[in-house]
Order: sequence, then C-alpha cells, then structure tokens
Amino acid sequence: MYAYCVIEYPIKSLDKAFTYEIPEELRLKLKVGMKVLVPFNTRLVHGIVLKITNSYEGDYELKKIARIEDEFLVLNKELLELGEYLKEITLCNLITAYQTMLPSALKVKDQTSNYNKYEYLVSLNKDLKEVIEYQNTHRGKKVEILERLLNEGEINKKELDGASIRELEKADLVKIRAQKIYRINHLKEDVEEKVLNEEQQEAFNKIKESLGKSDVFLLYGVTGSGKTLVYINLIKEVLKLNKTALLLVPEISLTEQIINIFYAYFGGEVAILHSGLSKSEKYDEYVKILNKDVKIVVGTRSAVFAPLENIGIIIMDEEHSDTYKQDTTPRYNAKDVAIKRSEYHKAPLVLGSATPSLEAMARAGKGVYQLLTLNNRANKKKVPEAIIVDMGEELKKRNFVISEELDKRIKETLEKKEQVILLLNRRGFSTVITCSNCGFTYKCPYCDISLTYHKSSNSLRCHYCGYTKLKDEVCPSCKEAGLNYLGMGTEKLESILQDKYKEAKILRMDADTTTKKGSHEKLIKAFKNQEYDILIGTQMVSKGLDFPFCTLVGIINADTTLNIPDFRSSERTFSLLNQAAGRAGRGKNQGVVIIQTFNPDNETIKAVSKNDYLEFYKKEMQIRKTLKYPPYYYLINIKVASKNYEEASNNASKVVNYLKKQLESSSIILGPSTALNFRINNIYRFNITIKYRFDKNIKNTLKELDDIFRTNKDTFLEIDINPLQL
DNA sequence: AGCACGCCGACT
DNA sequence: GTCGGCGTGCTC
Repeated sequence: MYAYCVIEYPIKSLDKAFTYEIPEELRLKLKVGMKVLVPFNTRLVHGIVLKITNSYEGDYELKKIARIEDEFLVLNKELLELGEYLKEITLCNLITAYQTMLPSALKVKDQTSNYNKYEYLVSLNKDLKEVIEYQNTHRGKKVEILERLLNEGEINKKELDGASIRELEKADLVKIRAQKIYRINHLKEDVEEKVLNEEQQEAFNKIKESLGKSDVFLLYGVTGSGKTLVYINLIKEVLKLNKTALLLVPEISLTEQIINIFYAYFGGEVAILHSGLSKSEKYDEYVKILNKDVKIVVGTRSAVFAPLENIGIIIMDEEHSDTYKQDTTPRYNAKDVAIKRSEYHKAPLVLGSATPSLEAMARAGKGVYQLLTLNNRANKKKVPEAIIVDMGEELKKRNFVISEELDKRIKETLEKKEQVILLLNRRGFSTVITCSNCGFTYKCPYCDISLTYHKSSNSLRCHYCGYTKLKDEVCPSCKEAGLNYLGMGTEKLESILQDKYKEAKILRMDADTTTKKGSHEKLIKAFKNQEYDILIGTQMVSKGLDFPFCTLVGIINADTTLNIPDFRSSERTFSLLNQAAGRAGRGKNQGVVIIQTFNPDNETIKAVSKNDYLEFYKKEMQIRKTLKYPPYYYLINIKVASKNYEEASNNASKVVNYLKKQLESSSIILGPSTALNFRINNIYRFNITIKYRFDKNIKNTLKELDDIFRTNKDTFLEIDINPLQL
C-alpha cells in the first residue's frame, strides 16, 4: 500500500504529493488525514496523508513512512477538502492551508511535544485484608491515607502527602492512574431565562425553519437589539437535534463578554478558540472538539476551521468586521470558509450586524441572503439622539478639544452620577510631531512614514517596522525649539480632561494601557462597576460593551477615520461611530451622543447622527456604483515588492502588461502605482489593482502570474483576492 | 526549505 | 596541497 503526502515545506516546487510505501506495521493504523514523519531527501520531515492507494504511478523507488505523529489527529474528509478550497481561493500552498487550519501545537513541523495535561489519581491496589494488616503494623500519615482511600475510593494525588504516597506505592499498596484533564473548565450557571421579544422571536423562527438547509441569513439588528439572545436560542435548538454549533466573533476583547454568557448558558459544552489563549490552552480546546467533548465552538477567525462534525448552525457575529479577513498569507476571509462549511453541513449561516457590510446588505437586497431585521432595542429605549457639533465654529470660540455642548453635557452627566464615554480615534500622546518654525516632520528612514510620538519613553516610533529614536530638544532641521504636537491622542485628552473636570475619575483605555493579558477585561469591569466617571478610548471602547450607567457618548473627532484614503473609509466610519453611539443609554436612562466634526455636512456623519443605516447604505452604494467599487465590482490587489527599486518597478509594469493581455477587456487594471506604504524595511512596493465583474480568465491568470514569480528570487508578488484595503 | 555536490580562491 | 566560499539542483 502507498500513501500520497504533502510535506511541511511551504515551497511552490514542493507543493505536490509525494508517494511513500506504507510499512507493514502501519497498514491498519494509517488513515487519510493523518500527520506522518517521512524521509525526504537527506532528512525526516512531517507531512499529511492525502490519499492511500494500492498502486502508484512513476518509476522511482519509494521510501517508507517512518511513523505516525499525533495519532489522535485526523483531518476528516471535510477538512481535507477545506484545505484545498483555501488553497484555491488564496493561491497558497496546500500545506500552508493545512497549517492555517491547525492550532500551533498541532501544526506540521519538526518538534513534537506533549501538550497533554494530566492529573494523578491514587487508589488502593491490594485487598482489604492486606491493607488492614499494613495499617495495624504502621502508624501516622500513611495509615490515614489508606483510611481515606478505603472510604473515598480514588483521590487526587495533589491532596495527599507526596512522600507517603511514594512509600505506599513502593510497597505496592496503592496505584496511581494518570488522567488527561483540560486546562479550561467552566460549569453551567443558573441563568434567568430571557424571553424573546416579538422581533427576536420572528427572526428565530425564520432561521429555525431553515435548520437542515444551507441558507444564509443577514440578521440586521440595531445596537442593543439583543442578537446574542437569538443566537443562544438557536444554538439550544441545534443541540436538541444533537448537532453542533459554531459561533464566530470578531476579536478577543469582544469574545470575553460573549464567552461568559455562553459559559453561563452552556458550561462545559463550549470550547473557545482565540489568540488570547496560550498554546497549550488552545491545544486543549482543539482536542475537546476532536474528542467530541463539546458541542459548541466560540472563536475568532481561525475557529472557522474548528474540527466540529455534524454542524447544525454557523453564526458570524459582527459580520462587517475587518478581522474576519486575514491580512497575511493565506489572505482568506472566514466568511467564505463559513459559507463553504454551511453548504457542506447543510446548516444555515447567520451573519449578524448592526451595520452590515455593503456586500452583505447588497446580497440581502438581491435575495441571495435572507434579511431579518431587529429594529428595536431590547430595553425598549430609543436609540440615542445624536447632536452634531461643528468644530470649525468651536475653534472661533477657542474651544479646541471639547465643544461648549459637550462640556455642558459632561458636567450634567457627572452631576447625575452617570457615566461618559469619549471616543478618540488615535493612540499615543499625539501622532505627528511638526516643527512650527520650518515645517519639519520626523519620518522613518526605512519606511518613509511619519513617526509617532510616545510620551512615556519620550521617543518617536515607526508603527510599521518598529524603528525608534529619542525626541530632540530642538528641531533637527532648523535648530529652533519649534517641535510641536499636532493632532491629539488619548493621553493628551486625558490630561486636558483631568484639568477641566478635577473631581472626575478618568479611565484611559487604548492599545498602550491594555497590552497585558486580561488588563482589557479588568478596565472594563472597573468602569462597569462605576469606579470611574469618564472612559476615554480608541476604537476598542466602541465595540459590544454594555455599560448600563453610561448615558453620554462623545466623539471627539469624528473625521479622523473619514480622511483615510481608502474606499471603505466611510463604511468603517459609519460602523465605528454607530457602534460608539450605541454604547449610550443601554440601561434605564435615555442616552445622548455628541459628534464633534469639521465636516458637519458629510453624508456619513449625518447618517450616523440620524442613526440611519439604510440612508447611509443607499448613498454609499451610489458612490460605489459610480466609482466601480465593491459590491458592484470585485477587487484584486497585487503588490510587487523588491529590495531593488528598478526591479520592482520593471516587474510591476510587466505584470500589468501580462494582465492586459490575459484578462477580458471589461476588466479594469489600475497601476502600477507606488503603494501607500511604498518603502517598508527598505523594500519597495508597487500596487496593481484589478476591478472586474465577470472574467472567466481571472483565476488562471492569477495562478500563472503566481507561478512565474515563485521562481523569482529578488521580486515577490503578493496577491490579495477581495482585499479589504488597497 | 535544507542539504549535497561542485568548482574556484587564500591559508594552516 | 586543502578549507571553505555560495551557485545549482534535487527531494517520493
């Protein structure tokens, strides 16, 4: 018998099956989808078995499989196919696809170690007579232990005196049994059963009817409308059918809230998979799924590959989130994988969002997805009104940071002992440092982008490559003391606010204060417990959090994300601001939102203030249509990168010529242009963008292009299919 | 990728 | 004479 295997090296020339003879002793054990160790050239490498046959093609001599690794890990037929699908949609190597699907502890690589954790259980090894005899002839701890073992049966070794146990074991009176345990354990709690309201019930019913069919639903529910409750009830329904459920969430910080709810409802039936777990924790959770010890998986992007069988429903919360797309190779979108799995399992896929991606909404509009709407907040409060403040006018009144209106509202809110959230879309003390005398700005010598000032270390840092330098006392260019902070960060806002509202307890939450594991959750808890009055933060304060005492949300500068040169910036801004606004008035009292902007007439800002997603959707779709952007056109981004400028530039032109020759005339090819981050780490990058609607040549052309450049050592190609950013 | 094989330059 | 530089080519 022979086995076809892909081996661990993620190299184009090795991206094929190698044939091995299966040695006699492995013939019964070896299964397709197993991880094996095989001789390859002069050494042993790991691989995955793709196929087992009785004969093989080719006239070379075969080597034998050395051994099976991690015997319990078998990629089933669905997951093997899913890997091939991943390869197809991202143009990655097959082995890269499988690596992406596996937790790091189980990846195909040379060092294998045991991640299993055990507990040791002690029990009696001899009959009663001998035990009693021993007890009669001995005294002290050992006798007590035997007594307990007689009464209790098995006892965890940790509870007993180590030295005594060792002696008893030597005397052959007790035996110790190792039992695998999981690192993460949660018990179900008594939760009050919340009843679905009319809207929720209706959505629930529609989806329930589709159980057993691979329908896709877009659950469009305003912030606070209780989508989670719908998810929980659907999953309960799925469990009744003895099927499993997969819930995808956008990021860890959000996972923590939702995961606690799920633990409360489902306890040990839930496995979690996200980047906040340690390697061994992830391993454990993965093994739980493989062993079918859990029925529900909650996790971030890569959890879409969870080895669940018999899936009854897949739910993707915050469907519009960018985090579902991986921004390194393989550049897959978890949504595509979720759709594929939903088809395989004949399970409905529910896409939930308060601000659906235009793609999803457009598909719902065409009937590809079924649209379900939750218009009302679960607490029956209105979605907060939003007041737009024109910061251009405020500047004339010399209010640079906090407008009159926001100031008044903050004071009122603090007096009422309610809480304020202020959203600032930047991190660091200030982003850019400029000389007011000569206009000099610090740029990264390797990446050609502005350096960010960090107050705590008085240093300037490049966000791309990590280059750091100390801030100078005088401007390096004109030697005047004119270096100034332009823009503002959370740190600066904090000090301004502390000055203005001396009594207020202010909490700052951004990437700098939440680097430590668990610090994010701690800060949230502290604010929720009203240990603070004002919460200042970046994007992370806007998402999914529930603070019942918060009645005022202020958006300090709504424009920052709007001005990013990207065709999705309006969509992202709407989503961000809408989410932030949704933090206000989730409890008993009505909330208010203040939006400070230099563009009070901007359609996106106006739509946010009216909380009118559909209005935003209509206007933005019009723009996308005229400018030929998704969802009207598909995009492909090709980056041509090289250490050598000429090399990069010439090859970029060659790529464009090749595309023009191969693709249909209806497809639009843009570029080559210098990439937004043209020079990173001294590598020059050119951008080429393809816009197309229907082009039967596209797949093959990209594949060929990829093939051509895989052999080129100085220039490499990065192909991003359906990119989120250009 | 990783390693062997191979064919040319300055050294115990 | 040989140690070692990294170009080339192969891997079931």
